Amino acid sequence: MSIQVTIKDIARELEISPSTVSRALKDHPDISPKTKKAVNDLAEKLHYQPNSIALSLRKSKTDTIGIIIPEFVHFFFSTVISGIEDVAYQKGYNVIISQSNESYEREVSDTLSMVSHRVDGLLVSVSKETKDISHFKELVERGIPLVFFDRICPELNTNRVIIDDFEAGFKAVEHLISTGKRKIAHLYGDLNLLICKNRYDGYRAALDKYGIPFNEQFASYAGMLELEPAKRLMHSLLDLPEVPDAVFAHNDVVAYGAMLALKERGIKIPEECAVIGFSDWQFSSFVEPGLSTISQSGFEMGQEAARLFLDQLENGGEGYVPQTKVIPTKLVVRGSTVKI
Amino acid sequence: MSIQVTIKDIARELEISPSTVSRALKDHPDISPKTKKAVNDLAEKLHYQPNSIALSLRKSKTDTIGIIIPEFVHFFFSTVISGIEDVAYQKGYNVIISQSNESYEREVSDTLSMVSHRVDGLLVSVSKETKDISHFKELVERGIPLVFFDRICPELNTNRVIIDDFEAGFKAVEHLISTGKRKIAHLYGDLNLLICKNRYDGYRAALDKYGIPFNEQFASYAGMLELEPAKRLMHSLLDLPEVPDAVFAHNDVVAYGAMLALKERGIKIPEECAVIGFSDWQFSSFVEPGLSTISQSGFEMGQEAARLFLDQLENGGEGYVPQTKVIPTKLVVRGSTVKI
DNA sequence: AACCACATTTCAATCGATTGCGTTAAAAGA
DNA sequence: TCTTTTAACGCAATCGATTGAAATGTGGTT
Repeated sequence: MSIQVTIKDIARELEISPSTVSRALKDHPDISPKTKKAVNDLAEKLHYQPNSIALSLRKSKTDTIGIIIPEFVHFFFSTVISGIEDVAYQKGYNVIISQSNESYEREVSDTLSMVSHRVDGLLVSVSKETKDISHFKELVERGIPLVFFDRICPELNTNRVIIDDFEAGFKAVEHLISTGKRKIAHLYGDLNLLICKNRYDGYRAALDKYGIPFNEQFASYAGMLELEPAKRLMHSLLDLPEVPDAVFAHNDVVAYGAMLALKERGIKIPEECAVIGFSDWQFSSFVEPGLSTISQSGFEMGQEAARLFLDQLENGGEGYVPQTKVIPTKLVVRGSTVKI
Repeated sequence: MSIQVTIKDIARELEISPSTVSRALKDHPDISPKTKKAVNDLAEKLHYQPNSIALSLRKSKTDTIGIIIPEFVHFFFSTVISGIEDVAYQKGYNVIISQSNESYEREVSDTLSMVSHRVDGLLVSVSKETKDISHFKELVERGIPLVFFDRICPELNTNRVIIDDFEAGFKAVEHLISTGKRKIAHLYGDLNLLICKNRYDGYRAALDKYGIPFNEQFASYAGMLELEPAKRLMHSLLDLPEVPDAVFAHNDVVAYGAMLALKERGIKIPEECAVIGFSDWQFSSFVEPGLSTISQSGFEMGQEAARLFLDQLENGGEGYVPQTKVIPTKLVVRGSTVKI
């Protein structure tokens, strides 16, 4: 079985006290060079590794960041985690990760489990089911650092890292309008999620700005990450008496679903119907025509979230004022909106 | 600051001893119903959460699985983690994850950090740089459960979950041959990685079986996950006096890079040159023509790895015999090898 | 010889929860 | 009434490492 060498083992072997070993290992001036050398040599020989658990208990600090995301298998979240890990590793922090699977129950139990494991704080992107936020509220009240990224809780005054979904949605639709499109459909996601709601609002605002009347039939719920429902929905839009000449989808998977429907009907992209997505997934530059989209750097978002967390950990306290960082987005124009 | 309620707080408040509180919370028969009720009520009121760190220290068990993968932003590894998490969560385990970024140094420091955090065991997919495996060997010697998945250490007799890369490579190339191709190129990855080497060997074996002489110029190193080098490499293959009529790439990204080169030259896929990849990334069914590939279930691999880990944790000891589980792969035929 | 200074080292408490064993007090039995 | 039983609880050690305070020992000074 896995036997780990402890400070006591070294102490016993050398016939000195554990305190001396501890001090020798951290080069305390009180300890004689001879003892230091003996301790360090033996420690190395036995592959002594300090027990982080014991340290955590004593210091009431685990140097661990808890991350809760809706799903692993999601290119965007993968990049966010990568960004978090990047900063965390440099600062000597570990990350423990859980996925809520978009389930509220799971999100709550994950949160409790992380608190029980005494993570130093949590970085969270909320599940689409979540309406009751008391599990997060409690963290804030207890003073546990909490940073939301991408999918935030607007009700809670915490550190946040977001993108401007409203502006990005606006930008996407404005781009479609700039190419001469006027009958623009929007395939949206769960409006319970602020990010989806904001994209929707951006869509509406862009239509308004350019005096395009909103057509209720052109805006529909398209699911989150599945191709088929999006394709079916697009087909039904194409069955309308008046068909759209452009589509703004709330993410790239849905956008590609729409493209599939268009292809099946032989409708030319972008001439007869343009498509723009959101997030710039890896595949978006691979499909044909290339999918225009809004790119958002998950890596940067992760880095920023980790930095805010560390900031709160160091400076948090009575007068701490949480910040909201906005990661810039970029319109990526490809063949699905502009003939190349 | 984040104040956590402890058993002592409850004890003080109720003017009883911590031991009584502990026993009351776990419904010990020695404790009177009245005391139990008082303790449980107060615990709930104060949102008492047992300190897992203290428990871990006492039990010398953290209920935590350490995972080390080369990269997060890798569809396959995302699915593996998802599979691990699936099993781990059901059994009450947490996962802590680190990415080695394909760096040997980082892999070693990640391993040490996890040991120091006293994870109950490690699930690892080794970095492509790794040649010296003493950091893993030590784990085995210390009896710390270690399961390799996908990218294993053949030198170490541990639990493993793999796919049969040789057979899969063979299958892919045999498929190309079955469509009448004979001049088959192979774009391979780091041959230091067993998975890449096995795919390569499978390629060679398939050629052998069908009496196709091996053309050295047709087999080249194409990098791991970048599009551009793969594209350039394919272009150079197409500059050869005798050009290939099919390509077997060691993963789908490289395969798509090859497709791009073919498209740039107006070479018809699959008629003039067929392409087959490996892994069945999400985008592979999105590109045109659809990319034929070998599908491997990362989710299943993750589940199996977690199960093997739990098995070793429960039954491990003197006579424990590590297993090697092979997750079946499937040939997925799409438009890049067969005209549809 | 008595005393101080100083260098080393050990003691004991601490972090939070658990648990074998001892203790208390009231109830039951003789 | 005195002893025995038992229900209910507290004490103290433990997990591994740290740290302020106390203790030990050595050498030098007067």
